[in-house]
Amino acid sequence: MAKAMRLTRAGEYAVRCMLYLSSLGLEKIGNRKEIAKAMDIPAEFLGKIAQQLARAGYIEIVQGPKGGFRLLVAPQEVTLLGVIEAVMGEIYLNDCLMRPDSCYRSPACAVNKVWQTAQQQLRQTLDQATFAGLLNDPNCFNLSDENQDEKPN
Amino acid sequence: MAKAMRLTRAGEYAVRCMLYLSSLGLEKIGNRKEIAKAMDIPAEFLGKIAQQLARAGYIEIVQGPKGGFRLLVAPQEVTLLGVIEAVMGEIYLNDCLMRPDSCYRSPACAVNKVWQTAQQQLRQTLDQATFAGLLNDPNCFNLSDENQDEKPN
DNA sequence: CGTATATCAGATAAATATGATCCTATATAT
DNA sequence: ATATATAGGATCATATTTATCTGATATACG
Repeated sequence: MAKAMRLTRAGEYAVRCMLYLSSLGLEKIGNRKEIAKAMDIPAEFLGKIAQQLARAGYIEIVQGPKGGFRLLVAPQEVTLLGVIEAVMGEIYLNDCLMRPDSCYRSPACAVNKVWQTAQQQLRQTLDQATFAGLLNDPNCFNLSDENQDEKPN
Repeated sequence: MAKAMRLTRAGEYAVRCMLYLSSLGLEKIGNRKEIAKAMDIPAEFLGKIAQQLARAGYIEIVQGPKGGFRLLVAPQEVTLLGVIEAVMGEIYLNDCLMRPDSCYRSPACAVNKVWQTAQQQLRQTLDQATFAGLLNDPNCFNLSDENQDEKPN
């Protein structure tokens, strides 16, 4: 019991990756292993996640030597909701919100209405958090803390 | 992709079961198969769910002929949140909220704070919905619609 | 009492979803 | 040309959720 209704690892990793790229700005390319190491993401898995972020238009993927990922959208324009849904698909808190006919009661159901409200609130809250805003908090993205001395590669 | 962050079937069934029992009031016993049929819940699975609702103190389970489940708490006192968490455990929208040390950034992380807000909102919304309130909506619990003529047992 | 009914509680099985990795192909810097 | 670095499809591994099976227990009723 008890791991449902939670952000997936993929979602979490996508956010971390975007945090990193946001800190680099629109110019610099971050390479996969560097990002994986800095943000504690399995490097291979990050590849997959990057593909989804690229499909959603958030980043560009550059192949070859000096390749990696580059941010395409200004951090002010990127929200937690967008990134998470790019990786997980649109958030639906309940089946009956995703497929209203999955329950014959849905359209007029009071429970359904509660979920509608809850879901709308959640998406709104996540949509109000931009990556520019998140980076503003000096405590959020302290790469230096863990990675500087851990292994000075 | 895309079934995460959603209420589990178990959670949904628990809500349905409690809706049914709430409509019966504190006196009447609802038997398992009757509830399962009326509310579209796999009868065996409902057994398991009832056990969890019983452990949480919401219902009493009566064995033997004429056995079944009886509501122990007035519908005004029962909330969606309570029922759902009785079955799924406390809701945590992100790993870092459940185990803050799962991410070294957690305590001071701006992302973490957004999730905190989101989670608190969600739980509050679900906590404000009592079963008495849900039953007040005449459209929510129309047993009659589907089950009256389907099989007049 | 004894019997049939109805759920218990633990265990197990089946289905699904998520997380991670492997391998060949492709693109690009030098 | 060659070495580097990611793409993309396939596959493997794990975790979680859903469902079911089984022997035990409780109770209504004749």
